[in-house]
Amino acid sequence: MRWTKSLIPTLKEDPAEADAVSHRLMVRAGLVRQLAAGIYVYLPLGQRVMDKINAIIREELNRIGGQEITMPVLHPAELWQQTGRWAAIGDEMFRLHDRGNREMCLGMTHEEVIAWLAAREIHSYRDLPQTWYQIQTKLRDEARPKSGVLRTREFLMKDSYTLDRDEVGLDKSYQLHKEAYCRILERCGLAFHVVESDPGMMGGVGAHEFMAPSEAGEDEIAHCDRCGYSANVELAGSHPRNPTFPDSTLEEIATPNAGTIEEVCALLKIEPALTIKSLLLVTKDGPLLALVRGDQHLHEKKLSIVAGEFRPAHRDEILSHLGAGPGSIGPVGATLPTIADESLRVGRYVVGANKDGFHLRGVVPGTHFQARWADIHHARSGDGCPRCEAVLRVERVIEVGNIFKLGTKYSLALKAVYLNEAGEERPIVMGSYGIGPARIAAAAIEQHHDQLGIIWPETIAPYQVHLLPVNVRDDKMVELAEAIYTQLQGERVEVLYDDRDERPGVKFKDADLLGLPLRLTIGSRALKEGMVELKVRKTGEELRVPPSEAAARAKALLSHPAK
RNA sequence: CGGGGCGUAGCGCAGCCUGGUAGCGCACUUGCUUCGGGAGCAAGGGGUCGUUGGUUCAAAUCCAAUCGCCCCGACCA
Repeated sequence: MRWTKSLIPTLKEDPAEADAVSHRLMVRAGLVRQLAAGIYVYLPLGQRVMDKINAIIREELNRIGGQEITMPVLHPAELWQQTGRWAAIGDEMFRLHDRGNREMCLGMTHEEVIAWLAAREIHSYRDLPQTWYQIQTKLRDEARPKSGVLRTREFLMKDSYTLDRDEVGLDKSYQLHKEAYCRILERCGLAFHVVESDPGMMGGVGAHEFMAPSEAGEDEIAHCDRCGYSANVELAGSHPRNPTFPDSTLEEIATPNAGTIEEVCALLKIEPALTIKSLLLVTKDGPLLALVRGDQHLHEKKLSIVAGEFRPAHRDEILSHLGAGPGSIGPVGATLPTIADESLRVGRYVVGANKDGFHLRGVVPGTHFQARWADIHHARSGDGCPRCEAVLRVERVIEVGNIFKLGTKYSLALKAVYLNEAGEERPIVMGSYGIGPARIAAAAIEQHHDQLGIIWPETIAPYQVHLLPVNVRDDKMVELAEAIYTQLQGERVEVLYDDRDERPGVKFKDADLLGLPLRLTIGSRALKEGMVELKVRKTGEELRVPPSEAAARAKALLSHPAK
């Protein structure tokens, strides 16, 4: 492609709204433009990247027997009412009415439509298993779109669904998808972890997420390098290192004006790990006391899995339930339901005495108070791995894909059933699998860039070669460039030909910004010796070759030449 | 939905505090020079200062409302 015939609006300066690296570079390199919060236009270069990623996704899904279909974006409300999600999902679903005032919504995902289709078209065990997928626009009225294309209100998603006779079949389909996803992300050049995740409101019996490490990510995972344990922190177990517990016996101590853990520790000259943080919460069943070690943080999601929804108690509620202010409450003598973090099973601690200005020392959980045990603390780097006790690492990640074992939730609701060999009616067992092409693109940029710009993995680069004649007013250079351009195209190498009449500096800066894998420079410097230059964007490696060999050498340097 | 910030030319910004009718850099157009890492000179084009209302002789500037965008948090099927 000739630059002069393309829309590649590069920017010299960072756009003011862009914060994340990938967002800045995608805008500066002319891949995308923002239309409104969380709504983006993909420009030609951005579109090519998406096409590359989608092609890889299609290949890998077809390889495991996936069949591509296209489902509507516009759905009748009844479908979602039948599965209960019409009511369960809140403001995040775009809802509208048609001219006949019928309720409709825009699809956030397509389990309902798949189950509807299956209910009509699948009748016999002979029809199963099936794998159906689409690459389709999804709409979600996100509370807070952010980080460029990482969290948007309208986005492309590859979603696939497996239909099986039973759990055994689902396991097999699930495993195939897991492998396909790994191949997709590897081919796209991403570093990633596969982690256990919370099925959440998808409802289901098992789930994994595919996480690409990046500062721009919204999630955190805990990972063990030794045994490979990997889980979303919402789920991750961890064994915080135990402090050395003092031999103190149970006694009440005055702690005037010391309310926070820090103040109490400063006063008593102890470390926070020797205290218990007591939090009064209010659930739909009433007050609840949650306990974590003083140096740990409560993980609200973990707690809500065992205790349901809750909110922090107000000050007057704390006073009326425990008889003391928030800085002095504790589990000893409290008559409230209590959940204590697993890490508190051993040790002796300082806790609030439920008496303003006093704490208790030498409190032994299980002896001096009773509680229900649960893992409710936030895993941190340095904690012990729950499987092998090696050191866990917590890192920020971008969720690029997820897979769920749905089971029969949707098939039961929408009567997607089949007859087995015995002629008995059985619900179809479903799986659901999503992957976000835009997130893959953004994660690739997050993971592969430098001060100057993007460094595309060859597999998803919008073009492979950046052909750059330094001065297009030099007839000899142009003649050579045109010839090499033709040759490269003949070799089926995707080439962006910067035929603009711009100063060299401008063209070089743009080349670095766009980050195509190979730059082929035609300039007087090398031309004096009858050579042209090839430069590898990733390594900075440079070599000179005769013009006649340029196209062939360029192709050879690309480890993933375009087909 | 809570907290914070910002809306002035295509992009990045100044001007606002202390009202007097808009400016800088880049980009764009034309000409000349220049040509291997974001050129120089000269001449130009482009803005209802987010919107609405109020105060005032006079509002980008002060007041109010409203809309939009960004960041932190909550939420995230």
